[in-house]
Amino acid sequence: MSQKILDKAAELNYIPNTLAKGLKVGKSRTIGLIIADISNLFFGALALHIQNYAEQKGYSVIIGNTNEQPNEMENLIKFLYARQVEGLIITPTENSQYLLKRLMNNKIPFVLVDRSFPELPVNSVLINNYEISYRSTEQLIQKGCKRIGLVTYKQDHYHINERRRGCVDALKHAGIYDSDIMEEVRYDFLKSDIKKAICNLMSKREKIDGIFFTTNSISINGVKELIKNNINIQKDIQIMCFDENDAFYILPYTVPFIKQPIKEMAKNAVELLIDQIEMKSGEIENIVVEAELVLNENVMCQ
Amino acid sequence: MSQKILDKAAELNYIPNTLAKGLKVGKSRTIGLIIADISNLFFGALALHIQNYAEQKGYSVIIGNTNEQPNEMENLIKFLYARQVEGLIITPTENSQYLLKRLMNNKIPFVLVDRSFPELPVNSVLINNYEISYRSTEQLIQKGCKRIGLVTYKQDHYHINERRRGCVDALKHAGIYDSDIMEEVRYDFLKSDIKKAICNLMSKREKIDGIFFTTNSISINGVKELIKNNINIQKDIQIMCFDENDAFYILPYTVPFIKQPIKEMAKNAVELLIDQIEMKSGEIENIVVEAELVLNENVMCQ
DNA sequence: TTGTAGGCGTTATCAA
DNA sequence: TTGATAACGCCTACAA
Repeated sequence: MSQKILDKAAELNYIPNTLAKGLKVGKSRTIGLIIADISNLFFGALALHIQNYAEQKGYSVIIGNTNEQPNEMENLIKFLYARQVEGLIITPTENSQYLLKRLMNNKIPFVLVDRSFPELPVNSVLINNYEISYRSTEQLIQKGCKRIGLVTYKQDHYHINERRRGCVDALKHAGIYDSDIMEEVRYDFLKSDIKKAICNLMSKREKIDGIFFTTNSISINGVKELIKNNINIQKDIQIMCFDENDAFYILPYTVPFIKQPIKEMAKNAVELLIDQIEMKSGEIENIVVEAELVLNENVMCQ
Repeated sequence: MSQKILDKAAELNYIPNTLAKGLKVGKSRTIGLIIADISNLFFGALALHIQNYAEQKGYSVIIGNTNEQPNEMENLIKFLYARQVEGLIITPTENSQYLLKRLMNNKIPFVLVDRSFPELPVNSVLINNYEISYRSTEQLIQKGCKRIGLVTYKQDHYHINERRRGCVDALKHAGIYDSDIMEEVRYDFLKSDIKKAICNLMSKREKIDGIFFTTNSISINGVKELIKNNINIQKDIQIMCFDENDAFYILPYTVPFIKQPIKEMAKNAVELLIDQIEMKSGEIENIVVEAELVLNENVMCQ
C-alpha cells in the first residue's frame, strides 16, 4: 500500500474501529465472563487474572455477576450475546444446566471454571477437589486429630460435594467418621448458620479436635466464630481452610489452608476458550489443576 | 410495526446486534475502566462495583490494568478507544497528566476515581483524605498516644500526600510532631521497606506508641511486621489503618481503620461519567465522599 | 500497485 | 403504517 497513506494515518494517529471491523469479519474479539459472586475474593481474583490473560491475547473481557441466580445468568448471557462475544467463561450457578445446554445447541464456545456438572460434556477447568480434600484431612489426622468435624454448604454443587467426599473418605479410611459432626450451612444465612454450626460442634459430648471447612467464605466465618468463642485454634482444635486469606498470615498461630492456583486456572480457562474460538480444537477438554496444601510455618518465617 | 414481525422475532428469539447498532448510531454503550493495580483488594472491589452500576445503567465495562505504569495506561487508552468506549473511569498513575490532557483535547469524557491531580480541571470522585486522616490521628492522640509515627509511600500522589498532611497537621496541632519518625516506603519494594520502616520506628530511643499507616497495602504489611516482631498492638502500640480487611476482624484485639465508601465511590463515578456522556452536564464536578472511622469494638460484638 | 464496489446488521430518512 | 434505500467504518474481492 502507498506509504503516503500509512504515513498520513500515523500522523492523524488513526486507530481502526474495532466494532466496525468486528461487524465485517464477524468477530468481536471479546469474551464474556460470568461470575457467580463477585464479592467473593476468590472470584474477584479469578476475574481479574482472566481479564489480564485475555487482554494479552488481544481479547476484551466483559464481566458480569449472577449472584448465584440462574435467571441472572440467563439475562447476562443475552446481554453478552447481544454484544457478540465470541465465547464465554462461566462459573455456573446451581441448576443452570439448561442454560449450558442451550449454549451447546447454539454452538457458542464456553468453558466452565471452578465448578462443573460432570453429567454434561463441556469444557472445564477445575482443581482436584477430591484428592486435595482427602490429603488435607489426612494431614489433620496425622497431626493427631481423632474427632474431626466438617462445615460445608447445603447445596448441590459438584465441586463442593467432592470436597466433602474427599474429607469423609479420609475420615472413613481412618475409622473416625461420624455423620453427627458434619454440619451444613446455607449460603443465604451464612453467618448465623455458621454460628450455629460451630456451637453445635463445640457442644458435643465427645470433644471435637479438628474442623474441615470446605470453602473460603465458610473458613473465614468459621475462624471468626472460633475466635469469638475464645477457642484456641492451635491448642484446643486444629482446622483446615479453603483458600488463602490475609487474615491467616496475621494470626499469631499458623492456619493451614488449601491454596487454589488461581492464576493457573485463569490461564487455562482463557487458553482453552480461545482454542475453541479459533477452532484450534473441537475436542471437549476437562483440565484439572492441582491445589496446594499450605502448612504455613514456612510462610511466617520467610 | 406489524405484530407478525414482532411475533416472529420473539419466536426466533432475535437479539439485536449491539455492535452494528453502535456502529450506526455512533454509540457503543460501553465504558472503559482503567485500574492502577488490580491485585489490590481496594481496586478490585471498586472495579466490580463500577461494573455492577454500569450494567444497571445498560453500559458494558471493559476493565484494564496499568500496574501503575503510565505507558501501560497509554496503551490501554488506545485499546479502549479502538473499541469505541464512550467514556473512561480512571485511577490514574503517577505522571499521567499528559494523557489526561490529551483526553481533554479529544473531548473524551472521563472521571478520575480515588486519585486526582488538583492542578487539572477534571471530573473526580475522591474521599476526604485530609480530614479523615486528621480526625483519625486525633483519635490516636485521644487514646493517649504521645509519640506517633507514620508510614507512607515515597511517591507523588496527591491523595496519599493529603493523608500524610492530615496526620502531620493533627500531630503538629497537638505539639507532638517529629519528622524523625515519618517513614517512607517504595511501592516496588514494599515488604522489605516496611520491614526496615517498622524496625526503624521500634528502635528509636524515645519509644513510639502509635503508628498511622496511609494505605491498605502498607497497613496489612505493617501489621504483619508488628506481629512478627511480637509487638502487642493493643498494649505496646496503637495503630490506625487504611481500608477494611478481613484480618482486622479476626485478630483477638481490635484494629481501628478508615473505611472508604467503595460502593458510593463507584456509584458516583458511574453516574458522573454517564451524565457527561449523555451531555446532561458539561460542568466539571469534583465529588468528595466521606470515609468513615471504624473503631471496631462494636463490630466484634455484633 | 491502486481504485471501486459490495456487504456485515443496524437505524434513519423518505416515499408510497 | 409500511417498504425501500442509504449510511455507519471496515474488509474482501475483483478490476483496472
